[in-house]
Amino acid sequence: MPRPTNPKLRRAILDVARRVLIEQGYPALAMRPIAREVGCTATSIYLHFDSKDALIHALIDEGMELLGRELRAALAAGATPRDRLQRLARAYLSFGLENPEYYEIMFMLHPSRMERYPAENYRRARRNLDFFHQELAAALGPAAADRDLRAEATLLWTSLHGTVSLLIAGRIDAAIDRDKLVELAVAQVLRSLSPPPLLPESDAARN
Amino acid sequence: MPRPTNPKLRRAILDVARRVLIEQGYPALAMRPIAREVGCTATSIYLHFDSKDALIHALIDEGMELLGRELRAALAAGATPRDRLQRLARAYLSFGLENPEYYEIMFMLHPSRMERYPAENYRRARRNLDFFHQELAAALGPAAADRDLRAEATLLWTSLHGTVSLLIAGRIDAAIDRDKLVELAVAQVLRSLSPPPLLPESDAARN
DNA sequence: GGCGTAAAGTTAACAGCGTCAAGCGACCCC
DNA sequence: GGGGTCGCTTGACGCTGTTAACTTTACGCC
Repeated sequence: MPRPTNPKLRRAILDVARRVLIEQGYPALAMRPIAREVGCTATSIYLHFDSKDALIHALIDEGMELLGRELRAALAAGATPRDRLQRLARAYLSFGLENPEYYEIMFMLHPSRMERYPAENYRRARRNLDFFHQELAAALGPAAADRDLRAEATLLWTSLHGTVSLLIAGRIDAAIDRDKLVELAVAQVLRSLSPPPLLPESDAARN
Repeated sequence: MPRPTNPKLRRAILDVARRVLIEQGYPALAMRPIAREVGCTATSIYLHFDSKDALIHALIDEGMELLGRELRAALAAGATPRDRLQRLARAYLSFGLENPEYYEIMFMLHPSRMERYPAENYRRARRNLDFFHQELAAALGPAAADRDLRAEATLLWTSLHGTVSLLIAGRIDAAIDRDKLVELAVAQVLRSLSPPPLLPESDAARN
């Protein structure tokens, strides 16, 4: 909610907040330290942002746009749908690993922190996902007839997210090579193009 | 660090903490409310746990054991390695979706909260992953010769984690059917059994 | 030029957080 | 029965996000 108020201070707050986030991480993102560095008081921030969450949401929006730019660049560099899909996956993973602080507030924050995130921003953010859907559809062509590509594209995203988030969180066994895992994740995305997904019914039928 | 102190209060604290976590979620997990419900003061908790983190770690350990039990049950019910792998995936997803609060503190907590998590517990917790490795190896047999199954098993885990965590966080488009996504995630695990992973080199070579 | 008004920012406070040092009361042991 | 220790409480510190009330600044207008 951009009030009709001094926009210069708003910018300054956002700039400092971004720097604090990137340099010191999310837990260091507190109102008083930000205010101190901006050169105003903590309560002044509330003249420009409804709450701390609103400030974080502004940072999330920045991150979403940055991600969108990188995905679009990957898309533009690809020759075939299949190539583009591979580049999308790689770009998504790179974005997360190179901007872990952004990635964290964008996708790893506790739900309660996101409850107030405006629905419209949410919808816009999710549009980044459409790239996956779109290229998946293009790559599969008519072979996609009886497949739910929206769900499959979502699965591609959630799988990539799992890899990124656990790597960022430092929860992957140190013996596992990071690059190798990334390559496997990319390969897994391409694997989704192969024939119809294997049906587990023969196993499931066993009950 | 289980001090040689009144173990009854320790139990009571842990029981209340678990209930608060499950009923009110992680953000409600605060020292004073827990103490109030236990019938002691907040500082008393420090006689039994080094810190709030240590208390959370104890809950994480409980969750890890619960997960381990369910994975073992899935393993026992499976007829073939392939069937077991499918059941493992399904059990993992179910555990997360049915115990979102446990899952959150186990795998979705901010890294800084986990820094103090004892290395030994960490190692023990990761053993749950070995089930995936083990069944992947069994299912692939000699075909796995030139594949890094440790990394591949890790990828299966991270992919499942991505799906679980984003579902828990409520970040999946409402138009996507939850069960369908889960089925796709299970199918994706089984897909990792198909021939050698598709090589993206033909695309990558394009640079 | 001085006044009135509205905006912009400050001070002080509230309730809650995790945590720590000191103190109190009951029990055991010599 | 006096000393010591265990189990717990009291009170406090510094931090958090946030609000209400106050002060300062800026600007239009007569």
